[in-house]
Amino acid sequence: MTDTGGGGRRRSETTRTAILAAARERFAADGYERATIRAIAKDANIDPSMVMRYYGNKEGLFAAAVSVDLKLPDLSRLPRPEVGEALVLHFLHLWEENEVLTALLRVGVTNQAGAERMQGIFGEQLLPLARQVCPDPEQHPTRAALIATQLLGLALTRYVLRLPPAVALRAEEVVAWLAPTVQRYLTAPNP
Amino acid sequence: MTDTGGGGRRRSETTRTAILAAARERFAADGYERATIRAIAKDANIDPSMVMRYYGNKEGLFAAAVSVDLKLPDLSRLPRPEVGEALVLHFLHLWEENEVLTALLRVGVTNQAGAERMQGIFGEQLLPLARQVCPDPEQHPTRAALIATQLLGLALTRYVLRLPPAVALRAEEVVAWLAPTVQRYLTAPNP
DNA sequence: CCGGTTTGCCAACGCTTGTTGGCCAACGCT
DNA sequence: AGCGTTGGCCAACAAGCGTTGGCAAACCGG
Repeated sequence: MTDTGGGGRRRSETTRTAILAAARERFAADGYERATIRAIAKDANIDPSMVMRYYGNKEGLFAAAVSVDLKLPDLSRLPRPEVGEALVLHFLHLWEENEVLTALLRVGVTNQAGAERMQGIFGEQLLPLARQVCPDPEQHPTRAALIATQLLGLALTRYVLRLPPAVALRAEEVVAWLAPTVQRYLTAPNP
Repeated sequence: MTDTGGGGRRRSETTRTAILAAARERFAADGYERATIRAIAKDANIDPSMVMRYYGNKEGLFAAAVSVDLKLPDLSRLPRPEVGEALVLHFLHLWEENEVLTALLRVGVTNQAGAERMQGIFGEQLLPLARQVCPDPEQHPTRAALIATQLLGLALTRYVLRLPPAVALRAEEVVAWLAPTVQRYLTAPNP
């Protein structure tokens, strides 16, 4: 088998990543159905058939293009009352620098596979976070879901639907308003 | 079949509404692109061409199928501290009895026209609500947007993405957790 | 310098989509 | 009864989709 080490890197790696970049952009902008392989290929300046060669089919391309690590911070090192603020701020930055999340949300809404992937990400990555803060293990899924409710709602209105007043909010305002909510979902006693 | 009564109403009214019902269901279940006119017509037991005759094109059908009145209650008659709870409860019922809202959300995420309609509905119908409670007119759009953030986030995770722990929550639990949030977005002083 | 592998494009297939126009049957009025 | 209007279906269209297979060129180890 060819090994990429040594003299010169294979050209294919270049276009492989070009395809992925174009795919992420299109999926984020248009959702699964409207993001056509032809359009993605044109953006990457190659032939549509190359996409198939490298990623098998459209689903494979989506799976390869959208792999998300939320990189959630370690909350146990923070003072208890600041965890809400830290989380909201982290998500805000994450979402603005990474169009993958928008793609995932757009696709998750109309596509079953996308929805399941979203479930996986927010289930598995948000859960340990609740584990760090809330003592009762029984409540972890509930609290993670509540946080997802607020954070995904923010992303939905601000980055996908683009409701004007939600877009107009400055980052500090968002944090000021939402941090107490997330803080409460994470640390408040069961009502 | 059911007689529409009177001196014999034109049969067209029957199929017109049958088409709308089928369209709502399909748009809610599949989103805009995957809800095909052919499938909608089959659900309504008529020919696809009839859909075109009655509604012009697919966009026209969507526009006709999805017209939403949130029927928001008059909050000014309620004791101040109960408005949050009333709102969350109202939305919960609204969403569970009316698949139009799911359709609208699904379509709004991938379709520009859908997004604009969503902007219209939540902008125009949530805004007067803030007007009833919050004194400063300058803050009304912001507060309406914040509420949309939380309520749409709930709908997204619970009814569209169907995140298991969000689905598992009982209505009373949802109200108990989310009411204080909405209450705060509505009535708390600007942070 | 040569033969096999890689990289890429082209052309086409089969299918589904929204959309159109023509034809037929039932109805309602006079 | 006769006639226009309406409700409905059928067949077809053009366009766009994901996907496939074959063929030319570039590359690279020997």
